[in-house]
Amino acid sequence: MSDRRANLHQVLRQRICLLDYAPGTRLSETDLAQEFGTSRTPLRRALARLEDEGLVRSLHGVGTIVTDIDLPEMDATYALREELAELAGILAPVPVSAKALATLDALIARGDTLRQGRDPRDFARLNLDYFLFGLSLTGNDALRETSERLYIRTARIWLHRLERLDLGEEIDIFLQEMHETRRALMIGDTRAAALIRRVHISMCRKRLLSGDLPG
Amino acid sequence: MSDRRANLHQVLRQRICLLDYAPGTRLSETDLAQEFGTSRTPLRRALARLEDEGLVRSLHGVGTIVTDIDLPEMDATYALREELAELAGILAPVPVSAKALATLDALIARGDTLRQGRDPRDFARLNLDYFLFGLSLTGNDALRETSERLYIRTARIWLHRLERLDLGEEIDIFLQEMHETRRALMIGDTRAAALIRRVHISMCRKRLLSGDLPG
DNA sequence: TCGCGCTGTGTTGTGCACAACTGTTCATCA
DNA sequence: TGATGAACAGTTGTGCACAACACAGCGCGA
Repeated sequence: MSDRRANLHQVLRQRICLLDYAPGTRLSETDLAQEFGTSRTPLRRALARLEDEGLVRSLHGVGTIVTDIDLPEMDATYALREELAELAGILAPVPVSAKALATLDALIARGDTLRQGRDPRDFARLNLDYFLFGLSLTGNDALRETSERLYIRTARIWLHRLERLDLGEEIDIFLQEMHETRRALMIGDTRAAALIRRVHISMCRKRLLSGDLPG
Repeated sequence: MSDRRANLHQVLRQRICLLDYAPGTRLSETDLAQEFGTSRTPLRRALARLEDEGLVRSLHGVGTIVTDIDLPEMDATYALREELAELAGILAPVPVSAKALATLDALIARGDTLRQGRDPRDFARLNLDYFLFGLSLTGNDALRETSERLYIRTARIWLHRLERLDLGEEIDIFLQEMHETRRALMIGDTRAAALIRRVHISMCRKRLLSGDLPG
């Protein structure tokens, strides 16, 4: 795929995941094409991919609409993400490298500065980068691709529900998890790092969704 | 998505998975459009989706080419599929219904007739339908979608490698697994059914890939 | 006043022509 | 003879015009 096209898709996806386009928003192909200085054709290619990812839905004669956040579906996705997180430490775990540790240190540093600014969007970006770092611990491509796909589907609700929680507290919990992960990786225990990640996702799921699920 | 468009995608995907289009085959947008009585535009939409699924790759000025089967990647995908198969019995298992048992019986019947005809393509279709039946045992949508996506990626190599094995023996093994699954479902043990499925995938992986993986 | 259909506006879907690009073939020249 | 490059055929990518469709608003009639 061309770089420009992949970029189009990524930019739109980020806007949806960062809630710049809230669920229910109608995206205009014409307007977006104009904004990106292109025609509708390549833009439609990007929207098509977003539709396959479940982030938008195109209806003939109506519009392209950002999908709603469906709580039961989000819960199911989180349940699966939990399991996949643990698998990252089991399927083809990659030996811990000095470079990986340096990357993690950089992420921790970003987390420290985050405690000052307390910007939810920055938090969301850091969360994504930390997630991608976690995926780098497995050599199983299929697992990486699958996990990322599922993450994209839950990123929105994470940010949306974050506003109901204590942002400072959430950042602290996040920092502690990164430190704990660092300790595990320092002694080369990739499996433990993956389990820490699973614990994190599980508690996130509880904090975000508890009390709002029907049944 | 329109039915016609979804259909286009499904037909092409099936052709690739059944090896009507072998890896390396160059697909002509113009020819395909003509065959389906449409223009290139909707056809390109279908090809785009196939590209996102990893079944084809479009190169500007060159063509749209059916991707090669990459053995290490297939192995990694199988490893993940194993785990997901077991998860189907753990995450939101669905109570066994009489209708589900009837469906399974119909599949077993198809397997019996397969022993006579011994057509690999029919075997492949039965394999897919049995796989989809297995997914119906979980209520977790994300798991279903993910598993199906991964299955699609391994369907080709399964059929390709099947020709090296004893087809009659493979059909017998397959029939035995379905019978075993039936016994598990008769006593309402969805979890056991999922484990049987995992065993099946694991042994399939070994039989198909053993001895050909580098390293 | 209510119901019905028409019409206007805006949206996505399709078809077509052309641009951009690649690989090949063949002629030309050192 | 080998190398080089220019022309060519064939492919995917892009832009644009129009078709197909949904919905809201309005007018008309019972």
